[in-house]
Amino acid sequence: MSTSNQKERTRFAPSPTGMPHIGSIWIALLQWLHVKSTRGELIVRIEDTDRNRFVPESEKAIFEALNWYGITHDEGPDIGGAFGPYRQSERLAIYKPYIEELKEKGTLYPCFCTAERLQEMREGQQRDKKPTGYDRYCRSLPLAEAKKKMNTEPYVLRLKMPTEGESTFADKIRGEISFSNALIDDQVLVKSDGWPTYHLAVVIDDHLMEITTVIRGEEWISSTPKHLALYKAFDWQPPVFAHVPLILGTDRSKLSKRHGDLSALSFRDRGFLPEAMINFLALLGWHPKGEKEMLTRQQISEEFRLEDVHAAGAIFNEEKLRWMNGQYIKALPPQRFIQLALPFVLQSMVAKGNREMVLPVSGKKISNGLLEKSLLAVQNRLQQLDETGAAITTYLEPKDDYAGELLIAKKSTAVNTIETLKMLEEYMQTIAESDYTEEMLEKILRQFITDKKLGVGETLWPLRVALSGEAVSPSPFSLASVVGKQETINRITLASQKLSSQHE
RNA sequence: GGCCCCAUCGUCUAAUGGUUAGGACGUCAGGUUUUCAUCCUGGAAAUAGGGGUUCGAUUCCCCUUGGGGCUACCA
Repeated sequence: MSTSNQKERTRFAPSPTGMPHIGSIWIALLQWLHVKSTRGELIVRIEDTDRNRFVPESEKAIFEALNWYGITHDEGPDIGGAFGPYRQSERLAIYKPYIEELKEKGTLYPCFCTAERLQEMREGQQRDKKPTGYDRYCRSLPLAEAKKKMNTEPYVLRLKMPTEGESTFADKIRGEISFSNALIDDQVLVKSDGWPTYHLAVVIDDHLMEITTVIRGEEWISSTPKHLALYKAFDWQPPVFAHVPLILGTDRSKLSKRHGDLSALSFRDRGFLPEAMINFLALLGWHPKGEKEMLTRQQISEEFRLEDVHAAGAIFNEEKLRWMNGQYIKALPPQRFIQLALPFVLQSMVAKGNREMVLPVSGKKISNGLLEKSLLAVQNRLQQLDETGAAITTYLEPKDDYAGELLIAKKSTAVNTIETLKMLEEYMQTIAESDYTEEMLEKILRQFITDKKLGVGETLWPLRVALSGEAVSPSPFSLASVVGKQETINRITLASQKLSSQHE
Protein backbone atom coordinates (compact mmCIF):
# COMPACT_ATOMS: atom_id res chain seq x y z
CA MET A 1 0.00 0.00 0.00
CA SER A 2 1.44 3.32 -0.98
CA THR A 3 1.80 6.11 1.51
CA SER A 4 1.03 9.26 -0.36
CA ASN A 5 2.60 12.49 0.68
CA GLN A 6 -0.26 14.28 -0.92
CA LYS A 7 -2.12 16.71 1.29
CA GLU A 8 -5.19 15.07 2.70
CA ARG A 9 -8.56 16.53 3.57
CA THR A 10 -10.56 14.59 6.06
CA ARG A 11 -13.43 15.46 8.34
CA PHE A 12 -14.64 15.00 11.86
CA ALA A 13 -18.41 14.72 11.57
CA PRO A 14 -20.10 14.46 14.95
CA SER A 15 -23.81 14.54 15.57
CA PRO A 16 -24.92 16.99 18.22
CA THR A 17 -27.06 14.46 20.03
CA GLY A 18 -25.44 14.52 23.45
CA MET A 19 -22.17 14.94 25.24
CA PRO A 20 -19.14 14.08 23.09
CA HIS A 21 -17.82 10.66 23.85
CA ILE A 22 -14.23 9.50 24.33
CA GLY A 23 -14.70 7.17 21.35
CA SER A 24 -15.46 10.17 19.15
CA ILE A 25 -12.38 11.97 20.41
CA TRP A 26 -10.31 8.90 19.61
CA ILE A 27 -11.50 8.99 16.02
CA ALA A 28 -10.94 12.75 15.87
CA LEU A 29 -7.39 12.15 17.10
CA LEU A 30 -6.73 9.59 14.35
CA GLN A 31 -8.10 12.06 11.82
CA TRP A 32 -5.96 14.82 13.24
CA LEU A 33 -2.85 12.64 13.20
CA HIS A 34 -3.52 11.58 9.64
CA VAL A 35 -3.96 15.15 8.52
CA LYS A 36 -0.82 16.27 10.36
CA SER A 37 1.23 13.50 8.80
CA THR A 38 0.21 14.69 5.33
CA ARG A 39 0.22 18.41 6.12
CA GLY A 40 -3.42 18.41 5.12
CA GLU A 41 -6.62 19.82 6.54
CA LEU A 42 -9.16 18.70 9.11
CA ILE A 43 -12.72 19.85 8.64
CA VAL A 44 -15.35 19.74 11.35
CA ARG A 45 -18.86 19.26 10.07
CA ILE A 46 -21.89 19.05 12.29
CA GLU A 47 -24.26 16.30 11.17
CA ASP A 48 -27.54 17.53 12.49
CA THR A 49 -30.09 16.38 9.94
CA ASP A 50 -32.07 14.58 12.61
CA ARG A 51 -33.95 17.33 14.34
CA ASN A 52 -35.58 14.93 16.79
CA ARG A 53 -32.33 13.94 18.44
CA PHE A 54 -30.80 17.41 18.39
CA VAL A 55 -29.38 18.57 21.73
CA PRO A 56 -28.60 22.31 21.61
CA GLU A 57 -25.67 22.39 24.08
CA SER A 58 -23.82 19.52 22.52
CA GLU A 59 -22.21 21.46 19.68
CA LYS A 60 -20.59 23.76 22.18
CA ALA A 61 -19.38 20.75 24.17
CA ILE A 62 -17.89 19.22 21.02
CA PHE A 63 -15.69 22.25 20.42
CA GLU A 64 -14.87 22.55 24.09
CA ALA A 65 -13.65 18.95 24.02
CA LEU A 66 -11.66 19.31 20.81
CA ASN A 67 -10.06 22.40 22.24
CA TRP A 68 -9.16 20.75 25.53
CA TYR A 69 -7.62 17.75 23.81
CA GLY A 70 -5.71 20.09 21.54
CA ILE A 71 -7.21 18.61 18.40
CA THR A 72 -7.16 21.58 16.09
CA HIS A 73 -9.17 21.93 12.90
CA ASP A 74 -8.82 24.06 9.81
CA GLU A 75 -12.45 24.57 8.83
CA GLY A 76 -15.69 24.34 10.73
CA PRO A 77 -18.85 26.17 11.78
CA ASP A 78 -16.93 28.02 14.48
CA ILE A 79 -14.10 29.31 12.29
CA GLY A 80 -15.57 29.17 8.81
CA GLY A 81 -13.77 28.13 5.65
CA ALA A 82 -14.17 28.04 1.91
CA PHE A 83 -16.54 25.07 1.86
CA GLY A 84 -19.24 26.17 4.31
CA PRO A 85 -21.70 26.17 5.75
CA TYR A 86 -20.45 23.42 8.02
CA ARG A 87 -23.73 22.48 9.64
CA GLN A 88 -25.87 20.15 7.58
CA SER A 89 -28.98 21.87 8.87
CA GLU A 90 -27.80 24.99 7.03
CA ARG A 91 -27.21 23.15 3.77
CA LEU A 92 -30.74 22.19 2.79
CA ALA A 93 -30.70 24.52 -0.21
CA ILE A 94 -27.48 22.91 -1.35
CA TYR A 95 -28.97 19.42 -1.23
CA LYS A 96 -32.13 20.28 -3.17
CA PRO A 97 -30.68 20.36 -6.70
CA TYR A 98 -28.83 17.13 -6.10
CA ILE A 99 -32.04 15.46 -5.01
CA GLU A 100 -33.63 16.69 -8.24
CA GLU A 101 -30.69 15.34 -10.20
CA LEU A 102 -31.10 11.91 -8.69
CA LYS A 103 -34.83 11.98 -9.35
CA GLU A 104 -34.20 12.77 -13.00
CA LYS A 105 -31.64 10.04 -13.26
CA GLY A 106 -34.12 7.57 -11.81
CA THR A 107 -31.90 6.76 -8.86
CA LEU A 108 -34.68 7.64 -6.43
CA TYR A 109 -38.23 6.42 -6.17
CA PRO A 110 -41.06 7.50 -3.91
CA CYS A 111 -42.23 5.12 -1.22
CA PHE A 112 -45.61 5.45 0.47
CA CYS A 113 -45.36 2.55 2.86
CA THR A 114 -46.59 3.32 6.34
CA ALA A 115 -44.60 2.71 9.47
CA GLU A 116 -47.07 -0.03 10.36
CA ARG A 117 -46.61 -1.88 7.10
CA LEU A 118 -42.83 -1.66 7.39
CA GLN A 119 -42.93 -3.01 10.89
CA GLU A 120 -45.14 -5.94 9.92
CA MET A 121 -42.89 -6.66 7.00
CA ARG A 122 -39.83 -6.76 9.25
CA GLU A 123 -41.50 -8.98 11.81
CA GLY A 124 -42.49 -11.36 9.05
CA GLN A 125 -38.94 -11.48 7.74
CA GLN A 126 -37.61 -12.17 11.22
CA ARG A 127 -40.19 -14.90 11.76
CA ASP A 128 -39.37 -16.60 8.46
CA LYS A 129 -35.64 -16.14 9.16
CA LYS A 130 -35.20 -14.23 5.95
CA PRO A 131 -32.84 -11.29 5.46
CA THR A 132 -34.47 -8.11 6.74
CA GLY A 133 -34.81 -5.08 4.55
CA TYR A 134 -37.33 -3.13 2.56
CA ASP A 135 -39.25 -5.45 0.23
CA ARG A 136 -39.26 -2.84 -2.56
CA TYR A 137 -43.03 -2.80 -2.71
CA CYS A 138 -43.20 0.79 -4.00
CA ARG A 139 -40.29 0.36 -6.40
CA SER A 140 -42.54 -1.34 -8.93
CA LEU A 141 -45.38 1.19 -8.63
CA PRO A 142 -46.37 2.52 -12.08
CA LEU A 143 -44.98 6.00 -12.61
CA ALA A 144 -48.37 7.63 -13.22
CA GLU A 145 -49.83 6.18 -10.05
CA ALA A 146 -46.79 7.23 -8.03
CA LYS A 147 -46.99 10.79 -9.33
CA LYS A 148 -50.66 11.01 -8.42
CA LYS A 149 -50.08 9.70 -4.91
CA MET A 150 -47.23 12.16 -4.33
CA ASN A 151 -49.77 14.97 -4.37
CA THR A 152 -52.00 13.44 -1.75
CA GLU A 153 -49.88 11.18 0.47
CA PRO A 154 -46.73 11.58 2.50
CA TYR A 155 -43.77 9.77 1.01
CA VAL A 156 -40.06 9.22 1.33
CA LEU A 157 -37.51 8.92 -1.43
CA ARG A 158 -35.58 5.67 -1.55
CA LEU A 159 -32.37 4.69 -3.28
CA LYS A 160 -32.90 2.33 -6.18
CA MET A 161 -30.03 -0.05 -5.41
CA PRO A 162 -28.85 -2.31 -8.21
CA THR A 163 -30.20 -5.81 -7.62
CA GLU A 164 -27.29 -7.60 -9.19
CA GLY A 165 -23.53 -7.63 -8.92
CA GLU A 166 -21.17 -6.75 -6.13
CA SER A 167 -20.08 -3.57 -4.42
CA THR A 168 -16.41 -3.63 -3.61
CA PHE A 169 -14.09 -1.09 -2.09
CA ALA A 170 -10.53 -1.07 -0.80
CA ASP A 171 -10.59 -0.06 2.81
CA LYS A 172 -7.38 1.62 3.89
CA ILE A 173 -7.26 -0.41 7.07
CA ARG A 174 -9.01 -3.66 6.21
CA GLY A 175 -8.24 -4.23 2.56
CA GLU A 176 -10.91 -5.28 0.10
CA ILE A 177 -14.49 -5.52 1.37
CA SER A 178 -17.35 -6.59 -0.84
CA PHE A 179 -21.10 -6.92 -0.58
CA SER A 180 -23.69 -8.55 -2.76
CA ASN A 181 -25.88 -5.73 -4.06
CA ALA A 182 -29.06 -7.77 -3.88
CA LEU A 183 -28.83 -7.83 -0.09
CA ILE A 184 -28.48 -4.10 0.32
CA ASP A 185 -31.51 -2.16 1.38
CA ASP A 186 -33.20 0.52 -0.69
CA GLN A 187 -32.19 3.12 1.86
CA VAL A 188 -34.40 6.11 2.57
CA LEU A 189 -32.47 9.14 1.33
CA VAL A 190 -35.06 11.86 1.73
CA LYS A 191 -37.43 11.82 4.66
CA SER A 192 -41.10 12.70 4.37
CA ASP A 193 -40.31 16.15 5.76
CA GLY A 194 -38.01 16.79 2.83
CA TRP A 195 -34.75 16.52 4.79
CA PRO A 196 -32.04 14.25 3.46
CA THR A 197 -30.91 11.39 5.68
CA TYR A 198 -27.30 11.04 6.72
CA HIS A 199 -26.55 8.76 3.79
CA LEU A 200 -27.38 11.36 1.17
CA ALA A 201 -26.01 14.36 3.01
CA VAL A 202 -22.71 12.69 3.80
CA VAL A 203 -22.02 11.84 0.16
CA ILE A 204 -22.91 15.29 -1.14
CA ASP A 205 -20.95 17.05 1.58
CA ASP A 206 -17.86 14.90 1.35
CA HIS A 207 -17.80 15.48 -2.38
CA LEU A 208 -18.43 19.22 -2.19
CA MET A 209 -15.95 19.68 0.63
CA GLU A 210 -13.36 17.76 -1.38
CA ILE A 211 -12.72 15.19 1.28
CA THR A 212 -9.99 12.80 0.15
CA THR A 213 -10.15 10.24 2.94
CA VAL A 214 -13.14 9.36 5.06
CA ILE A 215 -12.05 8.10 8.45
CA ARG A 216 -14.98 6.78 10.45
CA GLY A 217 -16.03 4.01 12.82
CA GLU A 218 -16.56 0.47 11.60
CA GLU A 219 -20.28 0.71 12.26
CA TRP A 220 -20.38 2.41 8.86
CA ILE A 221 -18.89 -0.45 6.88
CA SER A 222 -22.24 -1.94 5.99
CA SER A 223 -23.63 1.33 4.68
CA THR A 224 -20.62 2.07 2.50
CA PRO A 225 -22.09 0.23 -0.55
CA LYS A 226 -25.07 2.60 -0.42
CA HIS A 227 -22.72 5.54 -0.41
CA LEU A 228 -20.77 4.05 -3.28
CA ALA A 229 -23.99 3.65 -5.28
CA LEU A 230 -24.61 7.35 -4.80
CA TYR A 231 -21.13 8.35 -5.92
CA LYS A 232 -21.74 6.28 -9.00
CA ALA A 233 -25.15 7.82 -9.65
CA PHE A 234 -23.66 11.31 -9.42
CA ASP A 235 -20.66 10.19 -11.43
CA TRP A 236 -18.33 11.39 -8.71
CA GLN A 237 -15.01 9.98 -7.63
CA PRO A 238 -15.49 8.39 -4.19
CA PRO A 239 -12.99 9.18 -1.42
CA VAL A 240 -10.73 6.63 0.20
CA PHE A 241 -12.43 4.92 3.13
CA ALA A 242 -10.70 3.99 6.35
CA HIS A 243 -12.96 2.22 8.82
CA VAL A 244 -11.39 2.26 12.24
CA PRO A 245 -12.44 -0.15 14.97
CA LEU A 246 -14.73 0.72 17.83
CA ILE A 247 -13.32 1.43 21.25
CA LEU A 248 -14.71 -1.25 23.50
CA GLY A 249 -15.87 -1.38 27.10
CA THR A 250 -14.44 -3.93 29.53
CA ASP A 251 -17.07 -6.43 28.38
CA ARG A 252 -15.95 -6.00 24.77
CA SER A 253 -19.14 -4.31 23.68
CA LYS A 254 -19.45 -0.87 22.14
CA LEU A 255 -18.72 1.82 24.71
CA SER A 256 -21.90 3.14 26.27
CA LYS A 257 -23.49 4.62 29.38
CA ARG A 258 -23.23 1.43 31.40
CA HIS A 259 -19.43 1.55 31.10
CA GLY A 260 -19.40 4.62 33.34
CA ASP A 261 -18.94 8.24 32.47
CA LEU A 262 -16.82 8.17 29.37
CA SER A 263 -17.77 11.57 28.06
CA ALA A 264 -14.76 13.31 26.60
CA LEU A 265 -14.90 16.15 29.12
CA SER A 266 -15.24 13.88 32.14
CA PHE A 267 -11.55 13.05 31.85
CA ARG A 268 -10.70 16.72 32.16
CA ASP A 269 -13.00 16.98 35.16
CA ARG A 270 -11.37 14.00 36.85
CA GLY A 271 -7.93 15.49 36.56
CA PHE A 272 -6.42 13.76 33.59
CA LEU A 273 -3.96 15.80 31.54
CA PRO A 274 -4.64 16.27 27.84
CA GLU A 275 -1.12 15.18 26.94
CA ALA A 276 -1.57 11.93 28.85
CA MET A 277 -4.94 11.37 27.21
CA ILE A 278 -3.51 11.90 23.73
CA ASN A 279 -0.56 9.59 24.44
CA PHE A 280 -2.84 6.89 25.83
CA LEU A 281 -5.47 7.23 23.12
CA ALA A 282 -2.89 7.07 20.34
CA LEU A 283 -1.65 3.76 21.73
CA LEU A 284 -5.10 2.29 21.31
CA GLY A 285 -5.01 0.64 17.92
CA TRP A 286 -1.68 2.05 16.88
CA HIS A 287 1.90 1.51 17.97
CA PRO A 288 5.16 3.37 17.49
CA LYS A 289 8.14 1.60 15.97
CA GLY A 290 10.32 1.36 19.05
CA GLU A 291 9.50 0.22 22.55
CA LYS A 292 9.13 3.70 23.98
CA GLU A 293 5.52 4.40 24.80
CA MET A 294 5.75 7.78 26.48
CA LEU A 295 5.48 10.05 23.49
CA THR A 296 4.54 13.63 22.84
CA ARG A 297 1.82 14.51 20.40
CA GLN A 298 4.54 15.82 18.11
CA GLN A 299 6.46 12.55 18.15
CA ILE A 300 3.28 10.59 17.52
CA SER A 301 2.20 12.70 14.58
CA GLU A 302 5.61 12.34 12.97
CA GLU A 303 5.43 8.56 13.08
CA PHE A 304 1.74 8.01 12.54
CA ARG A 305 0.46 6.21 9.45
CA LEU A 306 -3.23 5.65 8.97
CA GLU A 307 -2.70 2.24 7.41
CA ASP A 308 -0.94 1.05 10.57
CA VAL A 309 -4.09 1.43 12.63
CA HIS A 310 -5.40 -1.92 13.81
CA ALA A 311 -8.51 -3.54 12.47
CA ALA A 312 -9.36 -5.06 15.85
CA GLY A 313 -11.17 -3.07 18.51
CA ALA A 314 -9.34 -2.20 21.72
CA ILE A 315 -10.70 -2.20 25.23
CA PHE A 316 -10.46 1.13 27.00
CA ASN A 317 -8.40 0.20 30.06
CA GLU A 318 -8.35 2.97 32.61
CA GLU A 319 -5.64 1.37 34.76
CA LYS A 320 -2.95 2.12 32.25
CA LEU A 321 -4.34 5.55 31.60
CA ARG A 322 -4.10 6.33 35.32
CA TRP A 323 -0.51 5.14 35.43
CA MET A 324 0.40 7.21 32.40
CA ASN A 325 -1.36 10.26 33.80
CA GLY A 326 0.68 9.86 36.98
CA GLN A 327 3.86 9.92 34.89
CA TYR A 328 2.74 13.12 33.19
CA ILE A 329 1.79 14.76 36.50
CA LYS A 330 5.21 13.95 37.92
CA ALA A 331 6.90 15.50 34.91
CA LEU A 332 5.02 18.79 35.24
CA PRO A 333 7.09 21.86 36.18
CA PRO A 334 6.23 22.73 39.83
CA GLN A 335 4.50 26.04 39.12
CA ARG A 336 2.51 24.50 36.32
CA PHE A 337 1.46 21.66 38.59
CA ILE A 338 0.27 24.09 41.25
CA GLN A 339 -1.65 26.04 38.68
CA LEU A 340 -3.40 22.91 37.43
CA ALA A 341 -3.99 21.26 40.79
CA LEU A 342 -5.29 24.28 42.66
CA PRO A 343 -8.75 24.36 41.06
CA PHE A 344 -9.23 20.72 42.04
CA VAL A 345 -8.28 21.48 45.64
CA LEU A 346 -10.68 24.40 45.84
CA GLN A 347 -13.36 22.31 44.23
CA SER A 348 -12.95 19.49 46.73
CA MET A 349 -13.08 21.94 49.62
CA VAL A 350 -16.19 23.59 48.30
CA ALA A 351 -17.70 20.16 47.79
CA LYS A 352 -17.20 19.56 51.50
CA GLY A 353 -18.93 22.84 52.27
CA ASN A 354 -15.68 24.64 53.05
CA ARG A 355 -16.16 27.88 51.14
CA GLU A 356 -13.84 29.91 53.33
CA MET A 357 -10.74 27.83 52.61
CA VAL A 358 -10.07 27.31 56.27
CA LEU A 359 -8.80 24.29 58.13
CA PRO A 360 -11.86 22.30 59.17
CA VAL A 361 -10.73 21.57 62.74
CA SER A 362 -8.85 24.68 63.82
CA GLY A 363 -10.80 27.05 61.60
CA LYS A 364 -7.56 28.78 60.67
CA LYS A 365 -7.23 30.25 57.21
CA ILE A 366 -5.00 28.18 54.96
CA SER A 367 -1.92 30.17 54.05
CA ASN A 368 -0.73 30.23 50.48
CA GLY A 369 2.70 29.15 51.56
CA LEU A 370 1.43 26.06 53.31
CA LEU A 371 -0.86 25.23 50.44
CA GLU A 372 1.89 25.46 47.85
CA LYS A 373 4.33 23.44 49.91
CA SER A 374 1.72 20.75 50.44
CA LEU A 375 0.91 20.60 46.77
CA LEU A 376 4.52 20.15 45.78
CA ALA A 377 4.96 17.47 48.42
CA VAL A 378 2.20 15.33 46.88
CA GLN A 379 2.96 15.94 43.21
CA ASN A 380 4.58 12.57 42.65
CA ARG A 381 1.94 10.66 44.59
CA LEU A 382 -0.97 11.44 42.27
CA GLN A 383 -2.46 9.64 39.32
CA GLN A 384 -5.34 12.05 38.86
CA LEU A 385 -5.45 15.73 39.78
CA ASP A 386 -8.78 15.28 41.53
CA GLU A 387 -6.97 13.24 44.21
CA THR A 388 -5.02 16.32 45.27
CA GLY A 389 -7.46 17.60 47.86
CA ALA A 390 -7.48 14.34 49.76
CA ALA A 391 -3.73 13.91 49.40
CA ILE A 392 -2.79 17.22 51.04
CA THR A 393 -5.09 17.05 54.07
CA THR A 394 -2.41 15.38 56.18
CA TYR A 395 -0.06 18.29 55.46
CA LEU A 396 -2.66 20.98 55.97
CA GLU A 397 -4.05 19.74 59.23
CA PRO A 398 -2.66 16.52 60.66
CA LYS A 399 -4.92 14.44 62.87
CA ASP A 400 -4.51 14.82 66.60
CA ASP A 401 -7.23 12.45 67.71
CA TYR A 402 -5.08 9.37 67.25
CA ALA A 403 -4.50 6.82 69.99
CA GLY A 404 -1.23 7.34 71.86
CA GLU A 405 -0.28 3.70 71.32
CA LEU A 406 -0.02 4.37 67.61
CA LEU A 407 3.21 6.24 68.39
CA ILE A 408 4.92 3.10 69.62
CA ALA A 409 6.97 1.46 66.92
CA LYS A 410 7.05 -2.28 66.50
CA LYS A 411 9.34 -3.90 69.07
CA SER A 412 9.43 -0.70 71.10
CA THR A 413 7.78 0.33 74.36
CA ALA A 414 5.85 3.31 75.61
CA VAL A 415 8.70 4.33 77.88
CA ASN A 416 11.26 4.22 75.08
CA THR A 417 8.96 6.08 72.75
CA ILE A 418 8.38 8.87 75.25
CA GLU A 419 12.09 9.19 75.71
CA THR A 420 12.70 9.28 71.97
CA LEU A 421 10.05 11.92 71.48
CA LYS A 422 11.61 14.07 74.18
CA MET A 423 15.01 13.80 72.50
CA LEU A 424 13.46 14.64 69.18
CA GLU A 425 11.61 17.59 70.64
CA GLU A 426 14.83 18.97 71.99
CA TYR A 427 16.83 18.24 68.88
CA MET A 428 14.39 19.71 66.40
CA GLN A 429 14.79 23.03 68.21
CA THR A 430 18.43 23.09 67.21
CA ILE A 431 17.83 22.64 63.50
CA ALA A 432 17.89 25.90 61.59
CA GLU A 433 14.66 27.04 59.98
CA SER A 434 16.46 27.07 56.63
CA ASP A 435 17.29 23.40 56.97
CA TYR A 436 13.63 22.45 57.08
CA THR A 437 13.63 20.94 53.63
CA GLU A 438 12.84 17.33 52.93
CA GLU A 439 16.39 16.51 51.80
CA MET A 440 18.18 18.33 54.63
CA LEU A 441 15.91 16.97 57.32
CA GLU A 442 16.46 13.44 56.13
CA LYS A 443 20.21 13.91 56.16
CA ILE A 444 20.30 15.62 59.54
CA LEU A 445 17.91 13.26 61.28
CA ARG A 446 19.62 10.15 60.01
CA GLN A 447 22.88 11.50 61.33
CA PHE A 448 21.19 12.23 64.63
CA ILE A 449 19.90 8.65 64.83
CA THR A 450 23.35 7.28 64.13
CA ASP A 451 25.04 9.58 66.60
CA LYS A 452 22.62 8.79 69.40
CA LYS A 453 22.62 5.09 68.53
CA LEU A 454 18.86 5.10 68.20
CA GLY A 455 16.91 2.60 66.11
CA VAL A 456 15.81 3.98 62.74
CA GLY A 457 12.31 2.56 62.98
CA GLU A 458 12.04 3.31 66.67
CA THR A 459 12.71 6.97 65.97
CA LEU A 460 11.16 7.68 62.62
CA TRP A 461 7.90 5.84 63.26
CA PRO A 462 6.85 7.92 66.28
CA LEU A 463 8.05 11.08 64.54
CA ARG A 464 5.93 10.34 61.53
CA VAL A 465 2.87 9.45 63.59
CA ALA A 466 3.33 12.61 65.66
CA LEU A 467 3.34 14.64 62.46
CA SER A 468 0.49 12.89 60.70
CA GLY A 469 -1.61 11.21 63.34
CA GLU A 470 -2.02 8.31 60.98
CA ALA A 471 -0.72 4.80 60.52
CA VAL A 472 -0.19 5.44 56.83
CA SER A 473 1.17 8.74 55.58
CA PRO A 474 4.00 10.42 53.68
CA SER A 475 7.47 10.43 55.24
CA PRO A 476 8.26 12.45 58.39
CA PHE A 477 10.83 14.48 56.42
CA SER A 478 8.25 15.51 53.90
CA LEU A 479 5.69 16.30 56.58
CA ALA A 480 8.12 18.28 58.76
CA SER A 481 9.45 20.29 55.85
CA VAL A 482 5.96 21.36 54.87
CA VAL A 483 4.52 22.24 58.27
CA GLY A 484 7.74 23.96 59.36
CA LYS A 485 9.83 24.09 62.48
CA GLN A 486 7.37 25.47 65.00
CA GLU A 487 4.51 23.21 64.05
CA THR A 488 6.82 20.18 63.98
CA ILE A 489 7.90 20.86 67.53
CA ASN A 490 4.33 21.46 68.62
CA ARG A 491 3.27 18.13 67.16
CA ILE A 492 6.08 16.29 68.91
CA THR A 493 5.25 17.94 72.20
CA LEU A 494 1.62 17.00 71.81
CA ALA A 495 2.53 13.39 70.97
CA SER A 496 4.83 13.12 73.92
CA GLN A 497 2.19 14.48 76.29
CA LYS A 498 -0.45 12.22 74.82
CA LEU A 499 1.59 9.10 75.47
CA SER A 500 2.87 10.26 78.86
CA SER A 501 -0.61 10.96 80.18
CA GLN A 502 -1.60 7.42 79.32
CA HIS A 503 1.43 5.80 80.86
CA GLU A 504 2.05 7.48 84.17
C1' G B 1 -31.97 -15.11 11.47
C1' G B 2 -29.16 -12.40 7.33
C1' C B 3 -24.85 -9.52 5.86
C1' C B 4 -20.11 -7.59 7.20
C1' C B 5 -15.74 -6.98 10.33
C1' C B 6 -12.31 -9.04 13.82
C1' A B 7 -9.01 -12.83 16.72
C1' U B 8 -0.88 -12.92 20.23
C1' C B 9 -0.20 -12.81 27.97
C1' G B 10 -6.07 -10.36 32.20
C1' U B 11 -5.50 -5.43 29.12
C1' C B 12 -2.82 -2.33 25.20
C1' U B 13 0.48 -4.34 21.80
C1' A B 14 5.70 -6.11 19.01
C1' A B 15 7.33 -9.89 15.92
C1' U B 16 4.25 -10.11 8.40
C1' G B 17 7.66 -17.77 6.81
C1' G B 18 12.99 -19.36 10.67
C1' U B 19 12.79 -15.28 17.81
C1' U B 20 14.19 -18.82 24.19
C1' A B 21 7.16 -15.22 20.88
C1' G B 22 9.54 -9.02 22.88
C1' G B 23 7.65 -4.48 25.53
C1' A B 24 4.06 -1.61 28.55
C1' C B 25 -0.09 -1.52 32.32
C1' G B 26 -1.87 -4.71 35.95
C1' U B 27 -0.46 -8.84 39.07
C1' C B 28 3.02 -11.77 42.21
C1' A B 29 7.95 -12.05 44.77
C1' G B 30 12.26 -9.58 46.41
C1' G B 31 15.12 -4.88 47.30
C1' U B 32 15.18 0.51 48.80
C1' U B 33 12.02 3.09 52.52
C1' U B 34 9.92 3.16 60.03
C1' U B 35 4.46 3.10 57.14
C1' C B 36 2.04 4.46 52.30
C1' A B 37 3.42 6.11 47.55
C1' U B 38 7.69 6.44 44.40
C1' C B 39 11.91 3.87 42.57
C1' C B 40 14.95 -0.75 41.32
C1' U B 41 15.31 -6.18 40.30
C1' G B 42 13.02 -10.64 39.19
C1' G B 43 8.72 -14.18 38.24
C1' A B 44 4.07 -16.02 36.38
C1' A B 45 1.23 -15.01 32.18
C1' A B 46 -0.51 -15.43 25.11
C1' U B 47 -0.29 -17.13 19.32
C1' A B 48 -8.83 -19.90 20.21
C1' G B 49 -9.42 -25.11 17.77
C1' G B 50 -8.93 -28.16 13.37
C1' G B 51 -7.29 -28.83 8.53
C1' G B 52 -4.15 -27.47 4.56
C1' U B 53 0.38 -24.77 1.71
C1' U B 54 5.65 -25.09 3.05
C1' C B 55 11.86 -27.94 4.68
C1' G B 56 9.60 -24.63 8.32
C1' A B 57 3.98 -21.34 10.29
C1' U B 58 1.85 -16.22 15.22
C1' U B 59 2.63 -14.84 10.12
C1' C B 60 -0.51 -17.42 3.83
C1' C B 61 -5.43 -20.29 2.57
C1' C B 62 -10.00 -22.96 4.24
C1' C B 63 -13.41 -24.59 8.01
C1' U B 64 -15.10 -24.35 13.05
C1' U B 65 -15.50 -21.56 17.44
C1' G B 66 -15.67 -17.03 19.81
C1' G B 67 -16.32 -11.64 19.96
C1' G B 68 -18.20 -7.26 17.65
C1' G B 69 -21.00 -4.14 14.19
C1' C B 70 -25.12 -3.32 10.96
C1' U B 71 -29.94 -4.92 9.92
C1' A B 72 -34.70 2.98 11.37
C1' C B 73 -38.15 8.45 7.72
C1' C B 74 -30.77 7.84 14.04
C1' A B 75 -26.21 9.21 12.98
